[in-house]
Amino acid sequence: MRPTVHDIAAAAGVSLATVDRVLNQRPGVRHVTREKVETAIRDLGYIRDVAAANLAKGRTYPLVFILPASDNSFMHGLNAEIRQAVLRSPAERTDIRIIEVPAFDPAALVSVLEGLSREKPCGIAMVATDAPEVRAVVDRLVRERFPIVTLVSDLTGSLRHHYAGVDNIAAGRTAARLLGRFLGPRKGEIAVLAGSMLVRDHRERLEGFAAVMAEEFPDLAILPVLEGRDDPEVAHRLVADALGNAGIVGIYSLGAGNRGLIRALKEKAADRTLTVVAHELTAHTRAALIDNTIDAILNQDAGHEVRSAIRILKAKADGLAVIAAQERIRLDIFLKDNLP
Amino acid sequence: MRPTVHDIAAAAGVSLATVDRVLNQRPGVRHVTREKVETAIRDLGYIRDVAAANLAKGRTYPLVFILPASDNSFMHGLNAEIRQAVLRSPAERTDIRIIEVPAFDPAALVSVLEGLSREKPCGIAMVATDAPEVRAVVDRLVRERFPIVTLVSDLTGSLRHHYAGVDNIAAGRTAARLLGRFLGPRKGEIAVLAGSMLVRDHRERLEGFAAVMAEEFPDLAILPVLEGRDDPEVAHRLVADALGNAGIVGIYSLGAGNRGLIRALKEKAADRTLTVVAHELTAHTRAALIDNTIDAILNQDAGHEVRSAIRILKAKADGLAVIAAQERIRLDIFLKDNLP
DNA sequence: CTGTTAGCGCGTTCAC
DNA sequence: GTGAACGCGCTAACAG
Repeated sequence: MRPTVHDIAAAAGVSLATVDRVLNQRPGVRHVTREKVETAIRDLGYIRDVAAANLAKGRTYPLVFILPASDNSFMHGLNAEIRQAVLRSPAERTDIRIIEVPAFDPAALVSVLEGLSREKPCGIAMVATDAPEVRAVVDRLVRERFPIVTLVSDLTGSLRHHYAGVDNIAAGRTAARLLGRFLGPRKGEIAVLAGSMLVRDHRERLEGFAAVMAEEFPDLAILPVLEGRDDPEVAHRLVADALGNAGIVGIYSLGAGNRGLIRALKEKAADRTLTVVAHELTAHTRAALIDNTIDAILNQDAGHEVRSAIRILKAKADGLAVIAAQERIRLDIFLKDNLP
Repeated sequence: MRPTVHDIAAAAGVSLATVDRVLNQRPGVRHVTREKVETAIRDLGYIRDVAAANLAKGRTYPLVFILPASDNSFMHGLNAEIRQAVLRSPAERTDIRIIEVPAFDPAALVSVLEGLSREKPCGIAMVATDAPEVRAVVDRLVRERFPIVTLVSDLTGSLRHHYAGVDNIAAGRTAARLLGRFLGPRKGEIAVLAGSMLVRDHRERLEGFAAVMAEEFPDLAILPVLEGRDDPEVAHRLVADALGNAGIVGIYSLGAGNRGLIRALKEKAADRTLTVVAHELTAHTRAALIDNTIDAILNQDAGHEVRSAIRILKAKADGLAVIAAQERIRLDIFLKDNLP
């Protein structure tokens, strides 16, 4: 049987209450007493039973998820995954609230975050907009001991505890190698469709993509980036225009709004053999992969990201460790053969 | 506050003990009383607090993992992941035992399984050897209410509750498409290195591989399979011999023993541009991917498989549901750019 | 500063 | 058949 609070109380010659105070770092214990208890804990190899503690406390974990109010399949999917987590709340003792903020709007994000410091959630998960003001509030909240994880898009250089998302530079590099290898000896131009160069994850994907292209596929030239604002209509127009260029042999779509891309491809390039790599598996991209309009899809598993964020925030709230390998968000590569 | 046993006892006008008898399907309750309690449970939307129940019972989950005693990196890794899980046992209330059996030996596996029915573990995870005798014992154990999941290699047609592993047909198909697309317009022959055609996962990979090759890459011909018995020495010899054939343009290694493959490639094909796809990310395959000896690695995450098996066995033991998406074992595709 | 005591939600003796 | 009472490991009043 593993040791309990009773055992260490007996070993240290104190009462349960004192042991509890030491365990929970509460004040009101003399230095000597505290040390006695701490040695007893170490000697007996005591491990606290978190489940029992939570039962006694009636503890729940109030968590907040902050998402951009973007109207694209990926964000809808992310939202749905969080709502799934809400359904599991009773079993997981979580109490999850979703807050939507205007996309690409640092000021809005900042004001939401500031409001949060009053209502004391025990953890915050946020899709970060990469701006100095945001970094500043996040750092302040972390100093005030709020656990914060960034979701999908990171806030580099901030004090956030963790980033639950894929390595976007690696994603861009991978896209470049797939495109380059699939094209083989063909020479030509590559169009890149992004959402906005103001978002960190898109910038990083482009950076990785351009690096590998330059290093390893000098026969392929990258055209100026098309910014589709993650909007299917805008994307459609931009891609349809670009396809007027007969030298294009491949396309890398590193953001959302792929619905527009796919429509443009079917209208303007049905007779051409373009090689296309896109991000995010949705109903649209899946269908396009199956009918050979798209050649490969890079994906991040939104469900995994949400579950991971929750596990990490809970662990942080309890001061516990996580299984690092379990929290690594993989870059999924889908060809038409390994679709889920 | 969600309802507790007290609430439903009050609602049904009975005592706690009676509620408990109903909840745990124990005898000694009149039909009418049972019904009263059951309606109260449904009306109040009662959900049992598993953590509290486990606390009261002092419950632990005795689990058994049965593995082949194979001396290759993948099995070593799988073993290590289980030992990691053993370290987490106190927190997860598990009590895990690893049993090694001779590889490819149905009789040994059967006798271990039969021994298990005496010691009553609350769940069994096993790397299955695909044989009728094994299927028979597994089915018997399942009927005796032992939760059983297959790990890495499945036992199709048996009553096992779940398979924690990748879809090997999809893996083979994916390998074929990668090889075919990477080779582009090149024509030639493809060598296939397997462990043994007696193991189900290897057969399935080959099946998927051959199917896509035939359908979509008619210019590439598959040579007769080389059976390396997952042994680096044997693999080395076979591949070195095969490379005498100048028509070979690609290699698919669908089993273990890649150390030998890699050595043969460096010795005999340093000057040739072969395209190589292999399975399982290990120290050796990782290095070979980085130095361009291998072009892509297909991988299954052993840590995920082990954690998933544990979650599923625990859930089955408690009669609870799992998050299906979380338990799907992905086929990881690694290029040199997205290595973990 | 420290100890006593009464729960948290559930399972399990025992009597009745 | 049914119920009262106690304990699981831990926390939180409230005394002292």
